[in-house]
Amino acid sequence: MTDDVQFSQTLRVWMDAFMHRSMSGWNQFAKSTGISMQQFSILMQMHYKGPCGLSEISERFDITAAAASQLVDKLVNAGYLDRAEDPNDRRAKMLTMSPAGADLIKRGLDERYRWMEKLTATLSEQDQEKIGEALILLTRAAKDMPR
Amino acid sequence: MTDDVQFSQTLRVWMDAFMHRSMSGWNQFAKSTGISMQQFSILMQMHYKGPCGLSEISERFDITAAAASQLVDKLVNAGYLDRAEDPNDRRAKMLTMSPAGADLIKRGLDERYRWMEKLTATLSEQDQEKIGEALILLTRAAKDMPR
DNA sequence: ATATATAGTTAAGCCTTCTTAACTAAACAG
DNA sequence: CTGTTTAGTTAAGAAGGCTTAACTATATAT
Repeated sequence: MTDDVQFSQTLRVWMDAFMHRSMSGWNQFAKSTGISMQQFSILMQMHYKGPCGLSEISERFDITAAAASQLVDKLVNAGYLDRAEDPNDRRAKMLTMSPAGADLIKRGLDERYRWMEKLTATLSEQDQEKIGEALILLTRAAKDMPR
Repeated sequence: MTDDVQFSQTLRVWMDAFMHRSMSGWNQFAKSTGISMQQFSILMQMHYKGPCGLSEISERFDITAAAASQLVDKLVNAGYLDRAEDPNDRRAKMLTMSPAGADLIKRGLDERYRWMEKLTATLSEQDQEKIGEALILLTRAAKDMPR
């Protein structure tokens, strides 16, 4: 039992450290692109989940359809999203990331990954192996988790 | 070299998975409290770095002193921060978290930690030990990193 | 003592986000 | 065919966050 607690504690410390660092870089990047954080979140979400309709946006971010429509509108106008009619349902729109949008996200992710690579460089071969194995376990466990 | 790349890749996958999950819970919590994300960030930052003056806020978030003053004002009015005169420099203010603010942050962190504990429960004793060691290495490396 | 720099506040104005409400158009159910 | 539900848009208005500019008060340098 006490082992469980200790492990949780380790998870927390690590999570705090990483989240904190990652987040600030995140905000900075979003700011540097001129895009708002909300708009950036929509692009990120599209990056991970692929094309979707407007209704998905409003559901996932828990905002009204009107709000989603307006946000998407800005992203379309900025050239980061493409908005087309869904051929299966002509009421619906099919939102997809434009090349410019994909590029923006890629740059954001690269920036986020950069410090991880620096971190990697400070670790010995053995530590990398050890940590690599552990992270694979951890990632798998997280993905399998109900929610 | 190829080992380096593979390790980086593992780091990325894991980072994506965790950030994604953690972030959505984060936004949800901030929303549920009625407080804005920016205001919440200030509280979080105070939680980690302790009391500070207004100027620190404006530096850390890269906003003008005016903006910082207005944000802090809202937090003070909401009862989450205390604003007192700095006895050493009567121009300056000393911002500290109020009990209500500390409680808010605590609840936010607890929420974030909850799924980590669930995740812990799905791991075997051996895996926990393995991952625990790895995370300690990783956290140390991250803390030692120049920036 | 005087001038300048620093810490913070306040007000006006702009932009973003969000909501409600009224609307169009397509899909679907009887 | 008709009525209803679903997908999305548009407009008006509230609220938040940010900036610049003008201001007060304290500290510091000469």
